[in-house]
Amino acid sequence: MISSIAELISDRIGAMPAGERRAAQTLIANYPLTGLKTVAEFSAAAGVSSPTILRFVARLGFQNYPEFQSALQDELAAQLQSPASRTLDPGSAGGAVSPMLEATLDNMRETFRHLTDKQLADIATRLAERRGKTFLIGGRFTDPLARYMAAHLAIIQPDVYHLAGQESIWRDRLIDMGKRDVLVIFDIRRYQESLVRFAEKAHHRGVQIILFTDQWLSPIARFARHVIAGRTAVPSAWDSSAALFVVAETLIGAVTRQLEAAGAKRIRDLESLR
Amino acid sequence: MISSIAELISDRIGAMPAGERRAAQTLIANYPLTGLKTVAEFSAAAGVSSPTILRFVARLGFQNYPEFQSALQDELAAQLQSPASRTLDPGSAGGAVSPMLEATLDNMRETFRHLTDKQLADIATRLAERRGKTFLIGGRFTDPLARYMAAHLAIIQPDVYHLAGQESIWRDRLIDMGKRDVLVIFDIRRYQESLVRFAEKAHHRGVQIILFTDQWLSPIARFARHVIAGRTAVPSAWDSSAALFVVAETLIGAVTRQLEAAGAKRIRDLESLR
DNA sequence: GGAACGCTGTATCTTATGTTACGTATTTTG
DNA sequence: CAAAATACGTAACATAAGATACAGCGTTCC
Repeated sequence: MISSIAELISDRIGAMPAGERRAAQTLIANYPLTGLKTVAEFSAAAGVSSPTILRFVARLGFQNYPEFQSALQDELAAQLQSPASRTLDPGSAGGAVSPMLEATLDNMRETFRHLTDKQLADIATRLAERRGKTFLIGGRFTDPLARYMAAHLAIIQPDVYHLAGQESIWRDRLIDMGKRDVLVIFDIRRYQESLVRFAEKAHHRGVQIILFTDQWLSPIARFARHVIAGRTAVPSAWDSSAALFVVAETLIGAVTRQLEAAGAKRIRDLESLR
Repeated sequence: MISSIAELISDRIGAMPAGERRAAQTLIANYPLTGLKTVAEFSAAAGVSSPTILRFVARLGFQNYPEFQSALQDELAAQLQSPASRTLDPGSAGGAVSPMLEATLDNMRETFRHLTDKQLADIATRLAERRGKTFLIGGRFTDPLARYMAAHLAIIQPDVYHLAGQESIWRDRLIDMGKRDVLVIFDIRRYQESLVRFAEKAHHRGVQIILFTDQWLSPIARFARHVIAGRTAVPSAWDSSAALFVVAETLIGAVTRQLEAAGAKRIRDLESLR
């Protein structure tokens, strides 16, 4: 079974004429980067002419060069998104637990790899400055995340509201929202139409939207000021929201720290209670 | 110091107009793949027009699109050659993100190290056999976890109830509970007195209790048939429920798999809907 | 040693990609 | 609230990319 293009090449490299073989070797040497460049660059790197490169990719079974490049990109995407599980605890390799845990850990690393301190700090600042109100809402499975975040934020600052219940209920809350307010939305795949509509309306009212979504980006990203894209793929019938959960916790921590640093009276009062 | 294009973007994303910010977010979401595609594909993915993409790369300081792509490719080449640096950029260890993430990942490894496959399988079986009803409840901060689990379990099997609202409300539900039923409780430090009382009463009625708690064990452990102890310590003002969250997801997956294996009609019906 | 075959490169063509100009919409500022 | 500035998209443009035709060369097989 041939899964990668690299395998495909080494499978057929024996049956290639000299020029194409040079192309193949050049590509393998720093795979897959050379293949992502233009035909001209590829040919220059291999020291052959452009048509030879084209004949080479044709021999691999691709209709044209762009198709070949797309295949390479897809492969690269798969590689980048599921980093080789090298953290695997050798002792617990057998059971049904490990794959799930491994995937979840990978998801978190990947999620945070795409997330800079600055991004998080910006969002935290926006949440901490509280010029207006903060609203949180989530989809069918992610609403608990919204609740979790709301439960914490509501303690350290006033005017934090979780939007619950039926659509009509939170739609009516739109009337309270303005450009000084922040709306935190959780929406992962099988994006909810009702949430998208809600986000759009809020956006039109000038509300700043912070979106927690998956890597395929909810349509709400269109309206969002900040987008956090978490990885959700795990070996299960369900998607995993764990990565988003951790981001949420991180943000809660960051907001708390900022408010502490700002010397908010509420925080001092809170500490005396703890 | 700015070394990668991703950093460059998150550094300037704040000073970008909406359209370009969407482009930036789309690129970051699955970095750097979108940037390697054509302008047309990039713009389609971001939901903006081609010129916006070009303005975006111009704002990053590139003369033209090909130059931008070359930079991405160079970066990718460097990354691919030293796979070690892909896990987590050691350079960014100074920020506020890493310690939090590191601690969370450690928590999960620790939590699962003390959790055997058999334990999880037993609990999953208990949840899947559904001789009776399943109730879920949580504390102030952990109630969202109960909701999250309930949202999933309620789909794959009937008679799943999340106990919400005021204490008096769920106390009255005790009357519905018997020895065939299961009660899943989430309770971490600053254990809630009301939850303990509730657990005790349920226990006396013969209800089997599955407890999610922290490593110091809620007093409810006294009455619990199964106890899952997750690590909660992170460098933050708050405890982290992330490890428990992942255990919950793992359990959800395990229960789903067991029901599938048992050929439950509900699951087949569900699959036809997906 | 000659002829046939196949591989390779040059030059040309076509396509679609990146680029730019301009009008409209939106936001910001006084 | 008005006016200026900025941002955005449509459409036309130029260019560079991939594809193709053809001729030269080397190789191989009678």
